Amino acid sequence: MTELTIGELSERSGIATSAIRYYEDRGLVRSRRTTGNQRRYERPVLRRLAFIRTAQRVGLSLEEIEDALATLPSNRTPTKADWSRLSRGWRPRLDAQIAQLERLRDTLDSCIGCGCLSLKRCNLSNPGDLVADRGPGPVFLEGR
Amino acid sequence: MTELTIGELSERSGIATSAIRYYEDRGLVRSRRTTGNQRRYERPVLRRLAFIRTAQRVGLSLEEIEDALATLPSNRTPTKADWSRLSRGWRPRLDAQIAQLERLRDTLDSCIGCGCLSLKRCNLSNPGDLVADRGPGPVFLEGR
DNA sequence: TCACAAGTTGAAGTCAACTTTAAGTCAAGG
DNA sequence: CCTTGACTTAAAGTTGACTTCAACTTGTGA
Repeated sequence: MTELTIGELSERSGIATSAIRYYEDRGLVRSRRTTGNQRRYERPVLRRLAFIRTAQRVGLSLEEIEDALATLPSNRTPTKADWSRLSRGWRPRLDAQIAQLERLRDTLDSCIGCGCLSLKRCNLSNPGDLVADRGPGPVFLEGR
Repeated sequence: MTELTIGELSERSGIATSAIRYYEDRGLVRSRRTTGNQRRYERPVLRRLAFIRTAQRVGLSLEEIEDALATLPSNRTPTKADWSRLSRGWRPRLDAQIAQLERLRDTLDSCIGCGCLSLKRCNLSNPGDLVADRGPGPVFLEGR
């Protein structure tokens, strides 16, 4: 019972077997194979999956997660300090996301009154819609 | 100059012509055609596009935006009050998003110390990882 | 031993929201 | 009139993170 089949790992992590295989194809997790070519996972893989899932919730792509995991020591099982180091970097990212949403909310608050939906019109009472001087991309209510 | 070509509309809204055509295919905006089969847009379409872009930033899908736009009066150009009514509903949604991120951040804060990445282990000092009793889906650090 | 759940593979499908491409047609300034 | 940039279409491609499929092989409880 020290090793887990992909089904057991799936049940314990809440991640579909197809997703686990996909992660393995991408090199995010590893397994050994039985003589019959089935995957067997060591228990630390559970924590690795937890890391992946949580990182995704923070908004990281699998590619970024891959990079982060690559900085873990390869000669030993990662310690709590290792995981802690990695997840510490998420804090500013979360803060930034929150700040951006708050900006949007506040701008919206001041815009809803007039229903104009346009920062420039709102703030400058700009007659005639003179927008889009600055490059491509969304123009209205932009964060920066 | 009272009507806009798709290129002018694109420049003024900051939305690519291909995206505008796509919106039109989906029924989000409308145009009349010249004798030569080119699109011509009335100016209120600009506000409609602003609405779409902003709604997207709030996290609505085009389908939801479609539904919202469908509640606008069809017999007249929407007023500021109309737009105001629609965007008012975004506030709770934004608040919920912000709250969720804040929960994640705070949970993370208390978890980073131990590097365990698992709510259940953290809070209950649960020996052996007894997780995933509850259905499918992500289990770690889940908001609710 | 043998049925059958659980595992294996590569390839193709899915979803959303577009973008790109190809092969044209239209409009406007010189 | 003619060039050239802007426009037209349908269809296919893109991205990320998977899921589904088909056809097959393993592992296990009765």
